[in-house]
Amino acid sequence: MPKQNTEIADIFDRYAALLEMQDANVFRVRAYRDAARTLRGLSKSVAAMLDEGADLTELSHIGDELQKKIQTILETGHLPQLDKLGKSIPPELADLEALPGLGPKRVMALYQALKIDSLQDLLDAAQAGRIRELSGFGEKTEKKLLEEAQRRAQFLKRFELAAAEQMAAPLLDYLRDVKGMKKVIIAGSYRRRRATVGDLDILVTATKGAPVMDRFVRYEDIGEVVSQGGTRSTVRLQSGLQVDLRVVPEVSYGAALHYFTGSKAHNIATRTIAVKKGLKLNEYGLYKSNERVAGRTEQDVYAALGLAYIEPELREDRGEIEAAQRGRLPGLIELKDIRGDLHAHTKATDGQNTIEEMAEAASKRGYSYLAISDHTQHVTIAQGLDAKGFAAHIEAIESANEKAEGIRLLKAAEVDILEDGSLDLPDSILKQLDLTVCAVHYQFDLTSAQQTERIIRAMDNPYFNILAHPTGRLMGKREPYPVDMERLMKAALERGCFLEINAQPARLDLSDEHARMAKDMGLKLAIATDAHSADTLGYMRFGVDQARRGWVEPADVLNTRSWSDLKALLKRS
DNA sequence: GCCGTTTTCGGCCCGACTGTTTTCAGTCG
Repeated sequence: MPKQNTEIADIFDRYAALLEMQDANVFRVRAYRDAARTLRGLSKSVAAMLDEGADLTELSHIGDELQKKIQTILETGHLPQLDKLGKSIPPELADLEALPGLGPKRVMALYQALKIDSLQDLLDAAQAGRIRELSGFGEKTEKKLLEEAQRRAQFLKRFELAAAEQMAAPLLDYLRDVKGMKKVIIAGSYRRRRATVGDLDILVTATKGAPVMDRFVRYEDIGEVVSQGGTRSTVRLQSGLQVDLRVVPEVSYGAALHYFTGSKAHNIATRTIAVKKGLKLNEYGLYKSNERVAGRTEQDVYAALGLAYIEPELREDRGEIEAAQRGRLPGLIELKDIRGDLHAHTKATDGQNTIEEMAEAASKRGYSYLAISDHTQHVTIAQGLDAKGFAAHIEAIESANEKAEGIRLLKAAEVDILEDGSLDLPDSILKQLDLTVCAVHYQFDLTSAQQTERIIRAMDNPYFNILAHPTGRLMGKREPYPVDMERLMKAALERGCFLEINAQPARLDLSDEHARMAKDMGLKLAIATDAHSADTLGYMRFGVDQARRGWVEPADVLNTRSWSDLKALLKRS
C-alpha cells in the first residue's frame, strides 16, 4: 500500500526532531522540515507522481537525496536512517520537546544526565529537585518545567479560532484605552486564519512602550506573566491561551506586521529574497545598509521586494512567493461573494429554530437561498427523519418557501451514508429534493480503502450531490477518519459530485490543505455552515477563511452562484 | 540536505527575552 504524502512528511519531521537533538547541522534539519511541508502541500501523491515518471527534485526543497529517501519509504514503508537513529535516541523525546521551554538541547541534556524520556520522568525529577543540579539548568528553569509539565494535562494545546476570537475581543478593547496608543492588531496564525491557534500575537504601535506593557500585564484575565520587556511581553490567560504583545514605532508597523504574521517559513523565504537583493528585512523595516527603504505598510515591504501583496491566509511558503513574483496570485474568495448556505438544520431534527426562523435569519444575511438539510433516520441521536417523516418535512419546506420573502428555501437533506455505501433515504424521496448533502456519521474505524470505497459507492447514487464534512474531524476531540482524499476527489469529479468545506469552528472540514487539493484538481466546493441555529449561520466566515487558505477563488465555490446557475451544476446527467 | 543573475561550494533569516552566565546559550516566534 503506497504511503500518503502526509505519512512521509511525518517521517521526515520525526527524523528532523531526532537529528536536532543529536546536534546535527541546523540547515540539514531544516531541509527535512522544508521537504515535509512541501509534501503536505502537494495535491497529488508522490507515489502516483513517481509512477508517472515525474522528477520530484523539481519540487521546492526536494533534491536528489530526499527523492531517493522518498522512494525508499514508498518501497519499504520505512526510512532506515530513522529506524537506526530511533535506537540510540528514544523517539518519545520528540514529544517532550513540544513542552514550552524545552528545546532539543535541553531535552537531550535531561535524557543523558537523568534518563528522562517521558512527562512523568520529568515531573518526578523536577519534584525531587534533581534538574536544578545540572549545568545550564537552575532553580527557575526547574520550576518552570514543573509547571509546564503539570499544565500540559490541564489545558488544550491549541484553541479553535472561534474561541481565540472570543478571548481576544475584550483584551483588545482593554488595550485600546492606553494613552498614546495608535494601532492594535492581532497578527500570527490568528491573522493567517489557521483553524486552530496556539497563541495570540498582538502588535501595537505607540509613542511609548512602557505604558502599554504596564497595562497589558495588569489585565484581569491573566493567569501568569511569562516574560516582560520594553518592547515585548508574554502572558498566559486563565484559559491557558498564551498572548504575546509587541510594541513598535509607527514607521515600522508594516514590517512588524509582516514579521509577526508569519508564517515562520514565509518569513524565512521573504528575508532570503531581501538578502539576495542586498537588503535586510527585520521587524523594524527593510534596510539597505542602515537606511530604511520600506516598513510603514506591508504593501511597501512586498513592493520593495518585487512581490505583489500576499494575503495573510496564503503566507505558508506553499508557493505564494513564486506566484507573487509572477503576478499569479489567486483572487481569493470573500464572505461577500457567498450567495447562500447549503447546509442547515431546523427543529425538525436537532436544530434549535424553525424553518421560518432560519429563513428570516438567512435573508437578513443577504442570502438569496438557504438549503434546509435535516438528518435522516439512521442518525438517531439527532432524531433523524424516516421516509414518511421526510415526505411531511418536504411539504413544510415548500409551504414555508411560498411564504418566505426575498429568499428561496431549498429542499435538502443531510443523508447518512450507510456502511455499505447506500443512502439512508429511498430514491422516491431523494428525487423530490433540490440537493443532497451526504455524510458519514458512523463506522469511522474502517480502513482507508474501505472508507474510500464506501463513500465512492454512495456517490454512485445519482442523487448524491455534496459530501459533507468529508473527514469527520472534530478539533481536539476526534481525528479525521482515514480516507484516500485524492481518489475521493477524482471520483467526485467523474460523477459530478462536490465536497463541502464545513464551517463549524470545530470541524473546518475539508481542511485548508485539502481545499487546495480540490482547487488544483478543478473540483468545486460548497462552503456551508451546518448551522443548528439561526445565529450559527454566521459561522460562514470561518469556512471562507479556510477556503482562502486553500487558494480558493469565487468561481471554485458552488454557493457564489445564483440558484439557477447552481441548479444546473447540481444536475447529474 | 538544498540551492545557484554573486556561487556546483559555501552559504543557508533575524531579533527579543530569560536564566545562568562572567560573555552567552537556549528557546521562541
